[in-house]
Amino acid sequence: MTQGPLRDALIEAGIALLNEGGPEGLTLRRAAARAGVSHAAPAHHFPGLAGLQTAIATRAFALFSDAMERRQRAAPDRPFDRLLAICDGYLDFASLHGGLFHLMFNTPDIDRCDPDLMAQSARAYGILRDACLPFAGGQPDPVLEAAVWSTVHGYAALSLDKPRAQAGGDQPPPFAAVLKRLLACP
Amino acid sequence: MTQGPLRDALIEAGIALLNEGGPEGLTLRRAAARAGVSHAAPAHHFPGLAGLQTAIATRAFALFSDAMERRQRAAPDRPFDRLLAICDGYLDFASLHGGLFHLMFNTPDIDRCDPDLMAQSARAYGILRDACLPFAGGQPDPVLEAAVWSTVHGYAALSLDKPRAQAGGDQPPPFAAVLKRLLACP
DNA sequence: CCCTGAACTTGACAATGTCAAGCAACCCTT
DNA sequence: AAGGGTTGCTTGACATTGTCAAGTTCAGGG
Repeated sequence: MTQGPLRDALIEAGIALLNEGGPEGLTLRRAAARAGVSHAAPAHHFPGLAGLQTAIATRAFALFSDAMERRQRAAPDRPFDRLLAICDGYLDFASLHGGLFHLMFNTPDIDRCDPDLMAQSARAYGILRDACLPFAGGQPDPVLEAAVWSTVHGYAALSLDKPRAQAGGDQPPPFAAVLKRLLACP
Repeated sequence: MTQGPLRDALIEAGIALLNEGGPEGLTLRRAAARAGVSHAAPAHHFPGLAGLQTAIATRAFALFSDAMERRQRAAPDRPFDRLLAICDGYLDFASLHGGLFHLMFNTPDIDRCDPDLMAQSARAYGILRDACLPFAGGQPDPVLEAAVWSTVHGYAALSLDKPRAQAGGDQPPPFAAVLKRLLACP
Protein backbone atom coordinates (compact mmCIF):
# COMPACT_ATOMS: atom_id res chain seq x y z
CA MET A 1 0.00 0.00 0.00
CA THR A 2 2.00 2.95 1.29
CA GLN A 3 5.51 3.49 2.50
CA GLY A 4 6.64 5.10 5.71
CA PRO A 5 8.19 4.55 9.08
CA LEU A 6 4.99 3.16 10.59
CA ARG A 7 5.02 0.32 8.12
CA ASP A 8 8.41 -0.81 9.36
CA ALA A 9 7.39 -0.28 12.96
CA LEU A 10 4.38 -2.54 12.46
CA ILE A 11 6.51 -5.25 10.89
CA GLU A 12 9.01 -5.02 13.74
CA ALA A 13 6.21 -5.12 16.30
CA GLY A 14 4.75 -8.16 14.59
CA ILE A 15 8.09 -9.97 14.66
CA ALA A 16 8.43 -9.24 18.37
CA LEU A 17 4.91 -10.50 19.01
CA LEU A 18 5.61 -13.72 17.14
CA ASN A 19 8.89 -14.28 18.94
CA GLU A 20 7.27 -13.72 22.30
CA GLY A 21 3.87 -15.31 21.89
CA GLY A 22 4.38 -17.94 19.23
CA PRO A 23 2.27 -18.32 16.12
CA GLU A 24 -0.85 -17.04 17.90
CA GLY A 25 0.87 -13.97 19.27
CA LEU A 26 0.43 -11.87 16.15
CA THR A 27 -2.68 -9.73 15.97
CA LEU A 28 -3.43 -6.64 13.96
CA ARG A 29 -4.61 -4.76 17.01
CA ARG A 30 -1.70 -5.86 19.17
CA ALA A 31 0.82 -4.88 16.53
CA ALA A 32 -0.88 -1.51 16.20
CA ALA A 33 -0.90 -0.97 19.96
CA ARG A 34 2.76 -1.95 20.16
CA ALA A 35 3.60 0.56 17.47
CA GLY A 36 1.67 3.21 19.37
CA VAL A 37 -1.13 3.77 16.88
CA SER A 38 -4.83 3.06 16.82
CA HIS A 39 -6.25 -0.31 15.87
CA ALA A 40 -7.22 0.71 12.35
CA ALA A 41 -3.97 2.39 11.40
CA PRO A 42 -2.41 -0.75 9.85
CA ALA A 43 -5.11 -0.77 7.19
CA HIS A 44 -3.37 2.22 5.57
CA HIS A 45 -0.15 0.24 5.12
CA PHE A 46 -1.25 -3.35 4.53
CA PRO A 47 -4.23 -4.93 2.84
CA GLY A 48 -5.61 -6.59 5.93
CA LEU A 49 -4.01 -9.04 8.30
CA ALA A 50 -2.80 -11.23 5.46
CA GLY A 51 -0.86 -8.27 4.10
CA LEU A 52 0.94 -7.69 7.37
CA GLN A 53 1.67 -11.40 7.63
CA THR A 54 3.09 -11.40 4.12
CA ALA A 55 5.35 -8.44 4.90
CA ILE A 56 6.54 -10.08 8.11
CA ALA A 57 7.19 -13.34 6.29
CA THR A 58 9.24 -11.45 3.71
CA ARG A 59 11.47 -9.98 6.39
CA ALA A 60 11.57 -13.34 8.15
CA PHE A 61 12.94 -14.98 5.01
CA ALA A 62 15.70 -12.39 4.98
CA LEU A 63 16.60 -13.16 8.58
CA PHE A 64 16.37 -16.84 7.69
CA SER A 65 18.86 -16.45 4.85
CA ASP A 66 21.13 -14.42 7.11
CA ALA A 67 21.13 -17.17 9.72
CA MET A 68 22.10 -19.78 7.14
CA GLU A 69 24.84 -17.62 5.65
CA ARG A 70 26.28 -16.78 9.05
CA ARG A 71 26.62 -20.46 9.86
CA GLN A 72 28.04 -21.17 6.45
CA ARG A 73 30.82 -18.62 6.85
CA ALA A 74 31.79 -20.07 10.22
CA ALA A 75 32.09 -23.60 8.85
CA PRO A 76 35.16 -25.44 7.51
CA ASP A 77 35.52 -24.94 3.78
CA ARG A 78 34.57 -28.46 2.75
CA PRO A 79 31.38 -29.28 0.82
CA PHE A 80 29.78 -31.46 3.47
CA ASP A 81 30.61 -29.12 6.34
CA ARG A 82 29.27 -26.15 4.42
CA LEU A 83 25.99 -27.86 3.58
CA LEU A 84 25.62 -29.16 7.13
CA ALA A 85 26.27 -25.67 8.50
CA ILE A 86 23.52 -24.25 6.30
CA CYS A 87 21.13 -26.93 7.49
CA ASP A 88 22.10 -26.20 11.08
CA GLY A 89 21.29 -22.56 10.45
CA TYR A 90 17.97 -23.70 9.03
CA LEU A 91 17.19 -25.79 12.10
CA ASP A 92 18.44 -23.14 14.50
CA PHE A 93 16.16 -20.54 13.00
CA ALA A 94 13.21 -22.91 13.18
CA SER A 95 13.72 -23.71 16.85
CA LEU A 96 14.74 -20.20 17.87
CA HIS A 97 12.02 -18.36 15.95
CA GLY A 98 9.20 -20.87 15.91
CA GLY A 99 6.62 -18.16 15.43
CA LEU A 100 8.29 -16.73 12.37
CA PHE A 101 8.99 -20.17 10.96
CA HIS A 102 5.35 -21.09 11.36
CA LEU A 103 4.30 -17.89 9.66
CA MET A 104 6.63 -18.46 6.72
CA PHE A 105 5.61 -22.03 5.96
CA ASN A 106 2.40 -22.92 7.74
CA THR A 107 0.14 -19.89 7.54
CA PRO A 108 -2.39 -20.35 4.76
CA ASP A 109 -3.39 -16.70 4.27
CA ILE A 110 -0.01 -15.43 3.19
CA ASP A 111 0.10 -14.09 -0.36
CA ARG A 112 2.72 -16.39 -1.80
CA CYS A 113 2.66 -14.57 -5.11
CA ASP A 114 3.93 -11.35 -3.54
CA PRO A 115 7.05 -10.32 -5.51
CA ASP A 116 9.10 -9.31 -2.46
CA LEU A 117 8.25 -12.50 -0.66
CA MET A 118 9.11 -14.60 -3.69
CA ALA A 119 12.44 -12.81 -4.03
CA GLN A 120 13.43 -13.43 -0.44
CA SER A 121 12.30 -17.03 -0.52
CA ALA A 122 14.23 -17.53 -3.73
CA ARG A 123 17.32 -16.12 -2.04
CA ALA A 124 16.97 -18.64 0.78
CA TYR A 125 16.51 -21.49 -1.64
CA GLY A 126 19.53 -20.33 -3.62
CA ILE A 127 21.78 -20.61 -0.60
CA LEU A 128 20.85 -24.24 -0.17
CA ARG A 129 21.04 -24.94 -3.88
CA ASP A 130 24.55 -23.51 -4.18
CA ALA A 131 25.71 -25.68 -1.32
CA CYS A 132 24.40 -28.72 -3.16
CA LEU A 133 26.42 -28.03 -6.28
CA PRO A 134 29.63 -29.81 -5.19
CA PHE A 135 27.68 -33.01 -4.68
CA ALA A 136 26.43 -33.08 -8.27
CA GLY A 137 29.60 -32.31 -10.15
CA GLY A 138 29.03 -28.58 -10.21
CA GLN A 139 25.78 -28.87 -12.13
CA PRO A 140 22.36 -28.14 -10.59
CA ASP A 141 20.69 -31.38 -9.57
CA PRO A 142 16.96 -30.82 -8.89
CA VAL A 143 16.53 -34.25 -7.35
CA LEU A 144 19.32 -33.73 -4.86
CA GLU A 145 18.11 -30.23 -4.06
CA ALA A 146 14.58 -31.46 -3.46
CA ALA A 147 15.91 -34.27 -1.29
CA VAL A 148 18.01 -32.01 0.93
CA TRP A 149 15.41 -29.26 1.09
CA SER A 150 12.60 -31.69 1.91
CA THR A 151 14.66 -33.52 4.51
CA VAL A 152 15.83 -30.50 6.44
CA HIS A 153 12.40 -28.90 6.27
CA GLY A 154 10.67 -32.07 7.38
CA TYR A 155 13.19 -32.55 10.17
CA ALA A 156 12.57 -29.00 11.36
CA ALA A 157 8.80 -29.29 11.13
CA LEU A 158 8.65 -32.63 12.88
CA SER A 159 10.92 -31.60 15.72
CA LEU A 160 8.94 -28.38 16.09
CA ASP A 161 5.49 -29.85 16.60
CA LYS A 162 6.59 -32.86 18.61
CA PRO A 163 8.47 -31.27 21.46
CA ARG A 164 6.78 -33.66 23.91
CA ALA A 165 5.37 -36.44 21.80
CA GLN A 166 8.92 -37.65 21.53
CA ALA A 167 9.42 -37.27 25.27
CA GLY A 168 8.55 -40.95 25.32
CA GLY A 169 12.25 -41.59 25.69
CA ASP A 170 13.48 -41.85 22.14
CA GLN A 171 14.87 -38.64 20.82
CA PRO A 172 15.49 -38.23 17.10
CA PRO A 173 18.96 -38.86 15.72
CA PRO A 174 21.06 -35.73 15.08
CA PHE A 175 20.53 -34.18 11.70
CA ALA A 176 24.17 -34.63 10.74
CA ALA A 177 23.66 -38.39 10.71
CA VAL A 178 20.55 -38.05 8.55
CA LEU A 179 22.31 -35.77 6.08
CA LYS A 180 25.32 -38.07 5.91
CA ARG A 181 23.01 -40.94 5.07
CA LEU A 182 21.33 -38.88 2.39
CA LEU A 183 24.60 -37.89 0.73
CA ALA A 184 26.37 -41.23 1.00
CA CYS A 185 25.28 -42.09 -2.54
CA PRO A 186 27.40 -40.54 -5.28
CA MET B 1 -14.99 -35.22 28.63
CA THR B 2 -18.14 -37.20 27.86
CA GLN B 3 -19.13 -39.85 25.42
CA GLY B 4 -22.12 -39.92 23.13
CA PRO B 5 -23.31 -39.66 19.59
CA LEU B 6 -23.02 -35.88 19.51
CA ARG B 7 -19.31 -36.14 20.15
CA ASP B 8 -18.84 -38.21 17.02
CA ALA B 9 -21.18 -35.97 15.07
CA LEU B 10 -19.10 -32.94 16.01
CA ILE B 11 -15.89 -34.66 14.95
CA GLU B 12 -17.46 -35.66 11.65
CA ALA B 13 -18.78 -32.14 11.11
CA GLY B 14 -15.34 -30.74 11.85
CA ILE B 15 -13.71 -33.05 9.33
CA ALA B 16 -16.22 -31.99 6.69
CA LEU B 17 -15.59 -28.33 7.45
CA LEU B 18 -11.84 -28.80 7.15
CA ASN B 19 -12.16 -30.70 3.89
CA GLU B 20 -14.43 -28.04 2.43
CA GLY B 21 -12.97 -24.85 3.81
CA GLY B 22 -9.33 -25.67 4.40
CA PRO B 23 -7.48 -25.04 7.64
CA GLU B 24 -9.61 -21.98 8.44
CA GLY B 25 -12.88 -23.76 7.87
CA LEU B 26 -13.09 -25.31 11.31
CA THR B 27 -14.93 -23.33 13.94
CA LEU B 28 -16.61 -24.42 17.14
CA ARG B 29 -19.81 -22.65 16.26
CA ARG B 30 -19.88 -23.93 12.69
CA ALA B 31 -19.28 -27.50 13.79
CA ALA B 32 -22.07 -27.13 16.34
CA ALA B 33 -24.46 -25.68 13.76
CA ARG B 34 -23.60 -28.46 11.34
CA ALA B 35 -24.33 -31.05 13.99
CA GLY B 36 -27.65 -29.34 14.67
CA VAL B 37 -26.95 -28.15 18.20
CA SER B 38 -26.42 -24.79 19.84
CA HIS B 39 -23.12 -22.99 19.82
CA ALA B 40 -22.19 -23.94 23.38
CA ALA B 41 -23.03 -27.63 23.15
CA PRO B 42 -19.49 -28.71 22.17
CA ALA B 43 -18.20 -27.50 25.53
CA HIS B 44 -19.88 -30.53 27.13
CA HIS B 45 -17.85 -32.94 24.99
CA PHE B 46 -14.51 -31.22 24.48
CA PRO B 47 -12.39 -28.92 26.58
CA GLY B 48 -12.59 -25.94 24.28
CA LEU B 49 -11.65 -25.62 20.64
CA ALA B 50 -8.28 -27.24 21.23
CA GLY B 51 -10.06 -30.32 22.51
CA LEU B 52 -12.19 -30.65 19.39
CA GLN B 53 -9.10 -30.10 17.25
CA THR B 54 -7.26 -32.82 19.15
CA ALA B 55 -10.14 -35.27 18.69
CA ILE B 56 -10.33 -34.47 14.97
CA ALA B 57 -6.57 -34.87 14.62
CA THR B 58 -6.83 -38.26 16.32
CA ARG B 59 -9.38 -39.46 13.80
CA ALA B 60 -7.39 -37.86 11.00
CA PHE B 61 -4.33 -39.87 11.97
CA ALA B 62 -6.45 -43.01 11.69
CA LEU B 63 -7.59 -42.05 8.19
CA PHE B 64 -3.99 -41.18 7.41
CA SER B 65 -2.80 -44.65 8.45
CA ASP B 66 -5.62 -46.22 6.47
CA ALA B 67 -4.59 -44.32 3.35
CA MET B 68 -0.99 -45.50 3.67
CA GLU B 69 -1.99 -49.11 4.33
CA ARG B 70 -4.40 -49.16 1.41
CA ARG B 71 -1.64 -48.06 -0.93
CA GLN B 72 0.77 -50.52 0.60
CA ARG B 73 -1.55 -53.48 0.00
CA ALA B 74 -1.99 -52.49 -3.63
CA ALA B 75 1.76 -52.31 -4.28
CA PRO B 76 4.12 -55.00 -5.60
CA ASP B 77 5.59 -57.00 -2.77
CA ARG B 78 9.11 -55.64 -3.02
CA PRO B 79 10.70 -53.46 -0.30
CA PHE B 80 11.16 -50.36 -2.41
CA ASP B 81 7.72 -50.53 -3.97
CA ARG B 82 6.11 -51.04 -0.60
CA LEU B 83 7.90 -48.07 0.96
CA LEU B 84 7.20 -45.89 -2.06
CA ALA B 85 3.52 -46.85 -1.94
CA ILE B 86 3.34 -45.81 1.70
CA CYS B 87 4.94 -42.50 0.89
CA ASP B 88 2.52 -42.01 -1.97
CA GLY B 89 -0.33 -42.62 0.44
CA TYR B 90 1.28 -40.03 2.72
CA LEU B 91 1.48 -37.47 -0.08
CA ASP B 92 -1.97 -38.28 -1.40
CA PHE B 93 -3.51 -37.71 1.98
CA ALA B 94 -1.67 -34.41 2.34
CA SER B 95 -2.83 -33.06 -1.01
CA LEU B 96 -6.35 -34.50 -0.80
CA HIS B 97 -7.04 -33.50 2.79
CA GLY B 98 -4.95 -30.39 3.20
CA GLY B 99 -7.14 -29.14 6.02
CA LEU B 100 -6.75 -32.29 8.06
CA PHE B 101 -3.04 -32.49 7.31
CA HIS B 102 -2.58 -28.93 8.46
CA LEU B 103 -4.50 -29.65 11.64
CA MET B 104 -2.42 -32.75 12.40
CA PHE B 105 1.00 -31.18 11.98
CA ASN B 106 0.75 -27.41 11.90
CA THR B 107 -1.83 -26.42 14.49
CA PRO B 108 -0.10 -25.27 17.66
CA ASP B 109 -3.04 -25.65 20.08
CA ILE B 110 -3.45 -29.40 19.72
CA ASP B 111 -2.79 -31.37 22.88
CA ARG B 112 0.00 -33.60 21.67
CA CYS B 113 0.11 -35.47 24.95
CA ASP B 114 -3.41 -36.80 24.48
CA PRO B 115 -3.18 -40.61 24.82
CA ASP B 116 -5.54 -41.36 21.92
CA LEU B 117 -3.73 -38.96 19.65
CA MET B 118 -0.35 -40.40 20.59
CA ALA B 119 -1.60 -43.91 19.93
CA GLN B 120 -2.88 -43.06 16.45
CA SER B 121 0.22 -41.10 15.56
CA ALA B 122 2.35 -43.99 16.79
CA ARG B 123 0.39 -46.32 14.54
CA ALA B 124 1.09 -44.10 11.53
CA TYR B 125 4.77 -43.91 12.37
CA GLY B 126 4.86 -47.69 12.84
CA ILE B 127 3.66 -48.27 9.29
CA LEU B 128 6.52 -46.26 7.92
CA ARG B 129 9.03 -47.80 10.31
CA ASP B 130 8.07 -51.33 9.35
CA ALA B 131 8.51 -50.53 5.69
CA CYS B 132 12.03 -49.29 6.46
CA LEU B 133 13.10 -52.56 8.07
CA PRO B 134 14.16 -54.36 4.86
CA PHE B 135 16.60 -51.56 4.12
CA ALA B 136 18.43 -51.97 7.41
CA GLY B 137 18.85 -55.71 7.54
CA GLY B 138 15.64 -56.31 9.45
CA GLN B 139 16.75 -54.25 12.43
CA PRO B 140 15.22 -50.85 13.32
CA ASP B 141 17.45 -48.06 12.02
CA PRO B 142 16.48 -44.74 13.65
CA VAL B 143 18.63 -42.73 11.26
CA LEU B 144 17.02 -44.22 8.19
CA GLU B 145 13.56 -43.84 9.69
CA ALA B 146 14.18 -40.19 10.52
CA ALA B 147 15.54 -39.62 7.02
CA VAL B 148 12.55 -41.14 5.24
CA TRP B 149 10.01 -39.60 7.62
CA SER B 150 11.58 -36.14 7.39
CA THR B 151 11.92 -36.31 3.63
CA VAL B 152 8.37 -37.35 2.87
CA HIS B 153 6.97 -34.93 5.40
CA GLY B 154 9.07 -32.07 4.11
CA TYR B 155 8.16 -32.92 0.54
CA ALA B 156 4.48 -32.89 1.46
CA ALA B 157 4.71 -29.66 3.43
CA LEU B 158 6.69 -27.83 0.77
CA SER B 159 4.43 -28.89 -2.08
CA LEU B 160 1.40 -27.93 0.00
CA ASP B 161 2.28 -24.34 0.75
CA LYS B 162 3.89 -23.59 -2.58
CA PRO B 163 1.16 -24.45 -5.02
CA ARG B 164 1.88 -21.28 -6.97
CA ALA B 165 5.29 -20.13 -5.83
CA GLN B 166 6.65 -22.94 -7.94
CA ALA B 167 4.45 -21.96 -10.83
CA GLY B 168 7.55 -20.12 -12.00
CA GLY B 169 8.03 -22.95 -14.45
CA ASP B 170 10.08 -25.47 -12.52
CA GLN B 171 8.01 -28.13 -10.87
CA PRO B 172 9.57 -30.36 -8.24
CA PRO B 173 10.94 -33.76 -9.22
CA PRO B 174 8.64 -36.71 -8.48
CA PHE B 175 8.99 -38.13 -5.03
CA ALA B 176 10.00 -41.54 -6.35
CA ALA B 177 13.25 -40.04 -7.65
CA VAL B 178 13.95 -38.38 -4.32
CA LEU B 179 13.30 -41.59 -2.40
CA LYS B 180 15.47 -43.60 -4.75
CA ARG B 181 18.29 -41.16 -4.15
CA LEU B 182 17.82 -41.44 -0.42
CA LEU B 183 17.91 -45.23 -0.42
CA ALA B 184 20.70 -45.72 -2.95
CA CYS B 185 23.19 -46.03 -0.10
CA PRO B 186 23.20 -49.40 1.62
C1' DC C 1 -7.11 31.47 1.71
C1' DC C 2 -9.06 27.43 0.57
C1' DC C 3 -8.87 22.82 -0.64
C1' DT C 4 -7.27 18.38 -1.74
C1' DG C 5 -5.33 14.29 -0.32
C1' DA C 6 -2.83 11.46 2.88
C1' DA C 7 -2.35 9.61 7.64
C1' DC C 8 -4.61 8.46 11.47
C1' DT C 9 -8.62 8.12 14.95
C1' DT C 10 -13.11 6.92 16.41
C1' DG C 11 -16.97 4.16 16.31
C1' DA C 12 -19.44 0.45 14.77
C1' DC C 13 -20.45 -4.46 13.22
C1' DA C 14 -20.24 -9.45 12.68
C1' DA C 15 -17.82 -13.59 13.93
C1' DT C 16 -15.56 -16.30 17.36
C1' DG C 17 -14.25 -18.71 21.92
C1' DT C 18 -15.67 -18.96 26.52
C1' DC C 19 -18.36 -18.61 30.67
C1' DA C 20 -22.61 -18.48 33.78
C1' DA C 21 -27.23 -19.46 34.45
C1' DG C 22 -31.17 -21.97 33.43
C1' DC C 23 -34.03 -25.79 31.84
C1' DA C 24 -35.60 -30.40 30.84
C1' DA C 25 -35.28 -35.26 30.82
C1' DC C 26 -33.51 -39.29 32.91
C1' DC C 27 -31.93 -42.20 36.78
C1' DC C 28 -31.74 -43.78 41.31
C1' DT C 29 -32.92 -44.19 45.83
C1' DT C 30 -36.43 -44.49 49.20
C1' DA D 1 -44.42 -43.54 42.88
C1' DA D 2 -42.16 -39.23 44.51
C1' DG D 3 -38.23 -36.41 45.16
C1' DG D 4 -33.58 -35.04 44.29
C1' DG D 5 -29.58 -34.89 41.72
C1' DT D 6 -26.94 -35.53 37.57
C1' DT D 7 -26.39 -35.11 32.57
C1' DG D 8 -27.00 -32.74 28.15
C1' DC D 9 -28.23 -28.91 26.03
C1' DT D 10 -29.92 -23.89 25.41
C1' DT D 11 -29.85 -19.04 26.09
C1' DG D 12 -27.56 -14.98 26.99
C1' DA D 13 -23.69 -12.40 27.80
C1' DC D 14 -18.77 -10.71 27.34
C1' DA D 15 -14.09 -9.84 25.51
C1' DT D 16 -11.30 -10.22 21.47
C1' DT D 17 -10.54 -10.01 16.69
C1' DG D 18 -10.66 -8.29 11.64
C1' DT D 19 -12.88 -5.00 8.83
C1' DC D 20 -15.42 -1.06 7.24
C1' DA D 21 -17.32 3.86 7.23
C1' DA D 22 -17.04 8.38 8.70
C1' DG D 23 -14.65 11.99 10.78
C1' DT D 24 -10.32 14.63 12.07
C1' DT D 25 -5.89 16.70 11.49
C1' DC D 26 -2.50 18.57 8.87
C1' DA D 27 0.76 19.61 5.16
C1' DG D 28 1.30 21.65 0.72
C1' DG D 29 -0.10 23.89 -3.48
C1' DG D 30 -3.50 26.51 -6.52
